Formats: sequence, structure tokens, C-alpha cells
Amino acid sequence: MTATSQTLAADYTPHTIEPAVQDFWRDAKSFEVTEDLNREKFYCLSMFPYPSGRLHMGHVRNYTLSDVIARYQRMQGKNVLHPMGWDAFGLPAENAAIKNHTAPAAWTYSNTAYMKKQLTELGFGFDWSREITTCKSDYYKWEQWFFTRLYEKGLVYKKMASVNWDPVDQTVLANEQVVDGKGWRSGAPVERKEIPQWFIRITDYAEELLADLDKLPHWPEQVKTMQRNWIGKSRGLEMYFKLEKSLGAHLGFDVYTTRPDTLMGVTYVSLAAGHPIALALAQTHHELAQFIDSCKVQSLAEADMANMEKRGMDTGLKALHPITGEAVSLWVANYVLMDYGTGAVMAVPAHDQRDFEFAQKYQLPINQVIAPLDDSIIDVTQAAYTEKGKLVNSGEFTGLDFNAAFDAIATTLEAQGRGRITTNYRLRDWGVSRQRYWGAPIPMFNLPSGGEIPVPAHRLPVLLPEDVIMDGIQSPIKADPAWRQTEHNGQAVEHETDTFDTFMESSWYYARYTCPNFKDGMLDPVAANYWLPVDQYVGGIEHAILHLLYARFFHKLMRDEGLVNCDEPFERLLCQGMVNAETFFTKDLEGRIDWIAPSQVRQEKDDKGRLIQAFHSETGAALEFGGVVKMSKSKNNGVDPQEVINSHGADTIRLFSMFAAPPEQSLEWTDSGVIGASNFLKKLWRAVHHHLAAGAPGLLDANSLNQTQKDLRRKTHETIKKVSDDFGRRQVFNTAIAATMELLNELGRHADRATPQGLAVEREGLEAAIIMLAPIVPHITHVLWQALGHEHLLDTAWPLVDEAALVRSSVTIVAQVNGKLRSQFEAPIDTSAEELERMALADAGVQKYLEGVMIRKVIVVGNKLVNIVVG
RNA sequence: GCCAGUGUGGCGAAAUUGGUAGACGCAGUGGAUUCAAAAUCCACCGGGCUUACCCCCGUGCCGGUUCGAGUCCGGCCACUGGUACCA
Repeated sequence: MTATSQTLAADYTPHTIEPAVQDFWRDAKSFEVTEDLNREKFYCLSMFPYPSGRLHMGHVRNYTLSDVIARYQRMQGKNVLHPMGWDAFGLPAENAAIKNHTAPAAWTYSNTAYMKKQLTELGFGFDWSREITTCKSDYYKWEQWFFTRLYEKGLVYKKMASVNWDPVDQTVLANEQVVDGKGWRSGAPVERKEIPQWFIRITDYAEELLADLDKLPHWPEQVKTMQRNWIGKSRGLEMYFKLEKSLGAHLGFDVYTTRPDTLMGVTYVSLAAGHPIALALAQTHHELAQFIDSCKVQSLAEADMANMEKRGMDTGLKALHPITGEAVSLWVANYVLMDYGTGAVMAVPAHDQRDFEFAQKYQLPINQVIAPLDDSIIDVTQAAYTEKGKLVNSGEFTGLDFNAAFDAIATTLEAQGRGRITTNYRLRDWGVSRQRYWGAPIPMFNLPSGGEIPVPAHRLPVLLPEDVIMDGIQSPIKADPAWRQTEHNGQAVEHETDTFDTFMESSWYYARYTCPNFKDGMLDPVAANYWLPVDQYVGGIEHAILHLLYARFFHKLMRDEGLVNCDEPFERLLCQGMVNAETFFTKDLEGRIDWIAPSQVRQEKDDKGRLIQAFHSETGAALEFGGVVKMSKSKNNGVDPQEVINSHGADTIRLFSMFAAPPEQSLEWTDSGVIGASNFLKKLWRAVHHHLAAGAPGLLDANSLNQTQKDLRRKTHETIKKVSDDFGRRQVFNTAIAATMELLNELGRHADRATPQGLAVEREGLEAAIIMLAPIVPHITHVLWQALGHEHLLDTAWPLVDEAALVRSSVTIVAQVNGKLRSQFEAPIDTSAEELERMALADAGVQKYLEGVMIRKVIVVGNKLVNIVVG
């Protein structure tokens, strides 16, 4: 290797290049955009981070993806908005404040400052003039105003609802703060407590939220499916069960079922522990009261509820079957949800798995009323048969199928005034009250007489004091009578001390980015309707349901308030996978596990590269391998992006995170992969400088090229075609990078730097590679582009495919016998099927397999393969 | 539990519409270069059998559809995300 190339290799110095390019962008205000009605807009948005302290790899991946898409769209000539901000309210700030003896606000602002610096060092092209911080009052003021508008429209209401209550700390706990049914600080068993809370009527929009999923063709199907299932629309029958003997004012109760065809198999009925009849009976039934109390000592989380042991108690009362009049036993069960349907379910143990298990446990009768359509034999004493089939043992309904039975039973009950067909949703109204300090105060005045009135617009925002001391138990605003007390129209009133769910802030930030400094309203209609909807949203799949559903809901609320025109906020959605890394640990004699950071691990491999043993690089201790899992503090396998920026530069970390996996899959972090990315950038750098050192290229004349030059030029245009498709249609970048690597390999292998046309072919290929890599590695390409005598890479047009360069004269045809590859041959492009068949049969590699057998069929796929079927 | 996904070499992955399984990269092995090393370049690189070719096997497991299945269908297993107060 020559001294020149050594110098050139050393010349790629990301640590001098990258800050200089970033300064250039900053001084030129390259990413600040304004509304321009004459240009096509593109709004590219990534989910804003919670300011936890430092960026993690998940952020790097998320923002590299949106930056790549934003820069690509800009090269398509569009006016691109790519904003950034901070989802600044939330529980972790309170915890950090307690731990560090600081205030949540101070901690949050210090984090945002540091993380903003990191984002800049990664070269992300954000329009920082539009930065939003949700804990600042110029943002949450409008959220408060909007809530009072919803109140006036009757879209918010207050009701009693359950929270996790820590009886020792006397505080409300988040689900996350409940560990194995106990408070995470006090260790006391958590209880359910009913307190008044504010709700927004998302169920009023359930039908539209469901129907409009069909207007989102560019959303991942899995996300739409999850949302549909979450909304959970069902058609069923609501019917009335009379009590055999009335209980005070209670004569009976409603039951909702989606399987009225199984009605004749009902052998008992169950009420939720909070059902009015259960509560009324508990007044005089001591044992039942105890059972209901025991149901309160459990977590609120759905997963816990579903996994807990199913328990019930026979009330001793009987309910009358609405058709047969038969008296069936009435139970109270811990698995019946008060919030879904009517809080009472009919039980059909033969055809519902949960009822079946319950019936077995308490020896309740199991009556088969459904048989398989294909007459196969089932045994409902062994397992519930939950498929739809035809009715048996069902009196006048016997023999009907699901639909006929549904209609017949509904008609019968409707005629008697005991039932009606209803539509039900699994979706529940959105509870937005939180009993925490670090959130936007709910803008309500509580009246001394009870009741409440919304804070009038001219008194907004209701400011959250930032200079507070956290005691770890009580919210500072709840503890401060002076903050609570105020007056309204001369009457003493109290500020509501609950704050909003932080999903409120993240439900409309995308809209406020269009006009972050607008003073005269929540949104500037001109700016909002120019930029919205968001053309591309990028974020983690973990937000598939809650955040994305709330944001869609909020958008429709804003539309109905006249603030925006469109029906949906996010046109196209990309959900990126997690970032994983290897884990290693040691175990002491007592079985305690100590997780060792991958950077502290030395690996010993066999001659095939397989891991034999890992050692702690300092102590030399042998380590066990703990698998490849999501980067986390608890497994000590996080890699700090800052270290990678410091050691290899921003372009390398960006390239690696885009190359290692397609966007939607999980990505495994490896140090060696990072080195590979760095090597590729050095290779690119060398290739351009070797090319420049060879002299000036001629003006490309496609017709005067020799075969090698033509082949090389075809590779360039095949690559442009492939990469353009990957960027624009597929949104897959790892294969785009692989294709560009291939191009660079080919250019290096066949470079003809001795002739002007040879140099011209190489120049065309290198320039295409630089432009197509620019969105991914913007710093190095900026410098190389200038070295090639150009300016303004950011606004350079994406390369076009020269279709003429793609033309091939021949293609490789695969020859199969019975579907197995046996030979390959070259054939002129567009050879006829008959001729391909003739060529395949004449092929020596194929003929070996044709001896002594009969050709039954020949299948030909043009320009691709011939399959000879023999027998 | 329920809803949604994922599973391919030593590793990350590719195969886009049912048509050559393993592109591209990492690790590894051998070689060139070098006083030596780094860097760079070249070759090999799923498993079995074999001097080599040929051949056989191979995309989590079991079965099916098809001329042909990583891809479609049915049933399982394992892992991941969500599960309404983590964000």
C-alpha cells in the first residue's frame, strides 16, 4: 500500500468534520422552515423523548430514522418540517427529584439541555426554532383551555373510579409502583380505593376511531388490528334476569352476552364484586361482605386480574332464566369486570373456558347446548367447546346455527320485553386525573358546596409552581393550602389539585409544532392546516395502542372544535423495533447475579468464531452468557451513544443503526458491527480521494463505453433503482446500504482510471452513492460532495435512473427438475417459453436427471426458470 | 389470561408477487504486503460425505396445499411488545 493511501485513510477524521458541518447547518439555519403554499410540504415527525437524562440507543435509532426520511424527502424537492421537543411531565422526574433532593422542574430542564446537545452532535436536522417543552405554561395553557371547552360541550365528566392505594404511605400508586401486589416503597399490600376522577368521553368516538382505521392505508396492519381489538366492538344481546325473590328495590339485573346462542346452557350467573346487588346483599351477608373486601386487595392491572386465581361466592340467591324460567344460582366472582358490559355475566361452562374452570372448581353443572357443525364428537366435561356450531338440547331453538339462533333468541326476548340487541365496546372512557404533582393542573374550581366549575379562559394558565420540595409522599400542591385557595366571582373556591395524565400532552404536540409560539389560540389555523396531517410519524411499537389512539381521538376533538380540517393526524406510520445487546453475568455462592457491562467483557472464540468462554476483562473471572435482550439499566447492557460518538463519530453510529436491521425489527448492538460501519466510511473516503487523484473525468458518453464500462454503469443505475425503491416505497434502509456497498465494491474492482470515459463512469457511480448515502451519513457526504466540486448537498436532487443503462442482452435461467436446482444457463433476454424449454432439455446438467424417466410437464417462467416435472 | 408480532449459518441479516436459501456486513481461517505490527488488498467461509466433484440434509417443531414453500394453510413450542396510572 502506498504512502498516499495511508495518508488518505488517516484523513477521514469525523471529529473535525462533524462539528464543522454541524456549524455550517446552524449558521445557514438549514433546517428552519416556514409555510410556503407554493411548495409541496412534508411533515416528518418522530416521537418526542421523555427527558430522562441522557439519550439512549432507542432514541438514536428513532431519530436517525426520521432524519433519514426527512432528508430524503427534502431531496425530493419538498418543504420539510422536522421538529423536536420534550415530553417533560411524568413520574420519573418526581422520583429523581426525591432521590437527588432537587425539584422536578430543575432536573427536567437540566436534562433537556444535555440531551439537546447530544441530538445536535448526532447531526439530526431538527428545526429547533419550534422546540416544545410540555411542562412550560405556554404549552399546557392551551391544553387546559381545551379541556374547559370539552367540559362546556359535555365531553368530560367526573365519576368515582378505582386507584391503587398504599395504606401505609396514604398515597395513590401507579401500576408500575405496585410490585407483586405491594407498594414499592412501603411494601404494604395495595388496596383498591374509589375516588372521584375526571374522564373524557372517548367512547363517544369509538365508532369513528374504529371506522377511520380504514382511512390509514400507510399504517402497519398489526397496529390497526391491535387498535380494532382494543376498541373491541361487539354485537350482542342485553337481557334481563329476574331475581327469584326481590332484594330491597332490586328486582333483577341486566346481562350482556355476545353468545346468545348458548343461552339455553346457562347454569349460573355471576356478578362483579362492585355490582349494586352484591353491595346491597353484603349489608346483611357478613361472609359476602368479607369476600367483596378480599376482592379489593388486588392489583388494578388487567394482566394481574386475568392471571389471578378465579374465586367466587354463592350468594344463595337465585336468578330466573329469561326463557325457561329455571332458577339458577347467583354468584359474586372476582373475575367479572364492573367496567365492561353490565357488570354481570351469564355463565355457560360447556362453551366458555373461564366459566368451565369456575364450574369445575365449585362443582356447578355443565350443560352442552352447542355441537360441532361437522358432527364430530366432543366432551364438555373435559374442556369447554367454544367454537360456533349448531344448537342441541335447546328446546325450540335446537338445530339452529349461530346466526339463526342469535336472531330467534333475540326476537323471543324482545317480544317479551326482556332483551334487546346492542352494540358494545371494550373501550372505556379516558380517565385523565392523576394525584401527582408533576403534571398540568386540571383547570377546575371545586366549590365548597360540592360540584365544580371550569377555570375561565382569562385566568388560564393555572400555573404549576416549579420551586417545590418533594417529600416522596404528598404532592406539593396538595400539601399547600395557599396554592389551593382562590376565589371566583367573589366566592371562595379551591383549585383542583389533581393533574392531567401525561398522555394529554403527547396527544396534540404534533399540532402545536406547526405554530409553537402562537399566542392567540391553541393552534394557528393557517399554519396548522398547511402542515397537517403529519406525513410520516416514526416511533416505537410500544405506543401502538394508547398514545396513538389518544392522539387520533384528540385530533378528532380538535377538528370538531374547528381547529384543524383533516380527520386523522398521522398519514403514514413507521414503528421501529427495540435495541438489544448481549448480557453477561456472574453468580455468587448465594445465587446473586451481578450483570457485567459488555464493554468489560473479553470473549474467547474457537476457530469458527463461536464463543467458547467470556471473561471479565479486569478481574479475569469467567462469565455466563445471559442472552441478547433489550438494553436496560437492570441488565447493565446499555451502550451509551455518547461513547460511540466520541470514539467513532455520529455518521458511524447512524450508519450502524440503519444497517444492522430493518426498521421494524429489533436491532442487536455489537461493537464489531460498529467497527464495520466505520470501515465502510473510510472505504468511501478512500474511493473518492483515489478517484480525484486520478485526474479530471471526461463528459460521459454512454454510447462510446466498452463492455466493462457499460456493465459498471448498469450497476450504478441498478443500484439507483434499488435504493430509490427502498427509500421511497419500502422504507427499508439496511438493504439500501447493502446495495450501495455492492456498488462501491464493483466500482473499486473494475475502476478504469486511465481513460476520461472510465473516470466519467466512476464519477457517476460515486456521486450517486454519495447522494444516496447523504440522508444516512450527512457529515462525510457533505465534505466529499464539496471535494467533488459541488455545493448544497442538502438540496441536491435525488439521482434518476437511466432506463437505457439497465438494458441487458442476456439473463441467467435456472433449470430445475422436480423443483430442485440442477443447472443454469444463459439465454438472450425475452427468449420464448418454447425456446427456453428446448434449451433446458438440451442442457447437459439437466439431461443426467432425465434418463429413464418420463417427462410429465414443463413449467416455464419467462427470463427466470424452467422446471421439468418427471415421474 | 387476552391482543399483536418474531423465530433463517458462529453472529446481524437478504431473498419485495410462491420460483437459485444465505446478497451485504461482522467474526473466523489462509495468503499478499511489511524488519515487524497496524492498516489495506485477495481467497475461503451452513452441515454431512468426499482428495475433489457428485450427492444428501438444511429457514423453531409437527402436518398439509403446490410442478415448486423461508414465503400459503392447520396445529404446537419459545421469545418480545401492549394490557388502560411507566412513557
